[in-house]
Amino acid sequence: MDELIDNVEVRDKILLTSRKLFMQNGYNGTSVRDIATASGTNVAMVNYYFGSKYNLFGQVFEEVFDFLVGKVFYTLTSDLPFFEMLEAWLDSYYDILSEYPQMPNFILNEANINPERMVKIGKDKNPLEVYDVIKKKIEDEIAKGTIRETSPENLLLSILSLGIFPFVFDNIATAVLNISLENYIDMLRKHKKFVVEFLKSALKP
Amino acid sequence: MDELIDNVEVRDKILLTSRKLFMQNGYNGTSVRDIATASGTNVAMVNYYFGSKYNLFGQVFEEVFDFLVGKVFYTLTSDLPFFEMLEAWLDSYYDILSEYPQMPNFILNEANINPERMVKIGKDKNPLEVYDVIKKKIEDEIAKGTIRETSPENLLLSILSLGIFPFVFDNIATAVLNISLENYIDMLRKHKKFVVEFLKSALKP
DNA sequence: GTCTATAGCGGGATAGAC
DNA sequence: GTCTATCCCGCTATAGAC
Repeated sequence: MDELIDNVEVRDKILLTSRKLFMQNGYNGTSVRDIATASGTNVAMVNYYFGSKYNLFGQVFEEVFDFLVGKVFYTLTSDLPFFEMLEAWLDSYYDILSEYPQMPNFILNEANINPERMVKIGKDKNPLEVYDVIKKKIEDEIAKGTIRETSPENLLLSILSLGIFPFVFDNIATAVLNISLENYIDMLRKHKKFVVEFLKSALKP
Repeated sequence: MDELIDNVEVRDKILLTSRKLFMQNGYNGTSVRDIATASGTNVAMVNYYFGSKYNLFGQVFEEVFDFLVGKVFYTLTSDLPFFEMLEAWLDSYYDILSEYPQMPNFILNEANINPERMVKIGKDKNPLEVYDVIKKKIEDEIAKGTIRETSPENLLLSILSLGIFPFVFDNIATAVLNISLENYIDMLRKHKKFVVEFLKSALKP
């Protein structure tokens, strides 16, 4: 997702820089001036290419959202056996989020401040499709007897909780435990394995 | 946590109103003018009582944080058997967060934008104490054989994930599922029971 | 396409009258 | 303690020269 920031088109420079800043400081915490300075351009360029700050943000947000959902969808539609698929799923969170730890917080928070945008994405992109694929996978496993009888909705929400929350929690965890982000991300490597085992023993028929 | 907003002292009016607005729109998304108008006072009053917007926010944030941590700590130090304690713990999240669904997002996001404040709270309040109490509880249960051998750290993070994430996720879930917040909160009542059972079967020795 | 200059508004904070 | 008026700064957006 990151490319070198030198010698790329101005438009791309602005896009990359603003993504970084928006993820760090949110929409309201990032000014067009910040973006212009950090990208080595100027405010006029930002508006020339993107029309407005709001527009630019929308583009950044959708890209980030699609990236996250797309990666997970790719894993889900693989033909791996259930628990391997589950591990690959959690792996993909780990891969993305250890590189961009602020991504979930960014998405979650902007969904909070601007729910309309979220609703709009929900209608345009129809992540329900993803939802249905997962639900079906879980129902199939129950039918096959691989995992015990459970509500697919609740299980799905639990998997998302276990997979994503540790990354949303990074700032508080590092502050409370007084460790570096790097150490925390390392911790999460082990935690991921724990979660897989945890799910396995909870789902044993 | 909410009192009637009429006939209370001006100071309290401002405090209550700003808490609501800060939780809704974050620090940068809330102006002192917004707070003044919504509380039926004026900007001069806000600065008279709190010195600055930054100060006011600090007070609001600490109150909210203490409220959340305090409730959970109260449950933890009760003498309930482990799984009942666990259920009470999750109950208290449900109680608080169904009334203030934006609270976790508020805390998480401000921890993201202003990590220094989080570090400061970490040093002042020492939530490590809470952490140690929980850790000890878990270790005791393992020693007693009530639950199987597990890493307390990983288990704790999993409990937090399962308990808090569903609330952080509310905006996205309601948008994707196209349901109201009320319906979603209702869903979470059932989900909470699911989580308790889930934990029980995952932790069976 | 690029940049400088500036319009025009809304922000936080305060002076000073009451 | 309270309120109005105002300062001054930073914001988004654009006009207009090149």
